[in-house]
Amino acid sequence: MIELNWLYQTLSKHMGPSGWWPADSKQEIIIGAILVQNTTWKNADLSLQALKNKTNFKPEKILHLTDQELIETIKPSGFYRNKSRTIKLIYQWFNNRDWNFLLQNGETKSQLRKELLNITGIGNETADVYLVYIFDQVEFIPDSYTRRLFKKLGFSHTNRYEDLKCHITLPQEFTYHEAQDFHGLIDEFGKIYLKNDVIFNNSFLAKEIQLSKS
DNA sequence: TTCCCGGACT
DNA sequence: AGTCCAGGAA
Repeated sequence: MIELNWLYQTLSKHMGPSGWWPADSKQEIIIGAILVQNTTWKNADLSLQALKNKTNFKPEKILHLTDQELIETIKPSGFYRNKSRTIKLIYQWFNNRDWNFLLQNGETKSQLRKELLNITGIGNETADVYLVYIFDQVEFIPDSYTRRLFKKLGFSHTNRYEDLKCHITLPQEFTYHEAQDFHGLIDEFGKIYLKNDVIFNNSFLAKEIQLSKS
């Protein structure tokens, strides 16, 4: 079976640091992670830049937008009714925490995750993205690209998000920087090489796997 | 399972 | 016209 350390090193060797999540601020990541739900990054970025121009992601500006204004601004990325509501909710939630991106007074990582999941519009994947890229925690993010890749690598339980998450733990020695980079590398790999079997079978990763078996 | 939703690509 | 895309809720 493929070792996660080997997978990370191999992806890193061939693609270099992923530089994920690309953003100028954590506020931009918070909003971007909502806007990109079930859409392409291209469309999410249209909404993200429009909202940045209008508010620079400042809490007082975002929270004072009317629902109609917010909806009009983020329209290109779709699901604008749901996403505009979630943006308001998550900004209120971070306001209550004083925009402190740390675990507070003895709260555990899993308590924080549950609290995030209680916010309408924040599901498994977005909660884990926040843990890794906002709160600097070490978490595995088995999104659709990750599950497709792991299926090809011979892992089981790859059909559903929580299913794979239960069966995979990142190596103990992983830092949060590596957890961030690992997820970024997998998604960059997925965009390029998981389009179909032929492309994957000709990828550097498929070749490295063959080499490692011989 | 179905609905939420726009844009790019086929 | 049909499909896909860094999902989530009911």
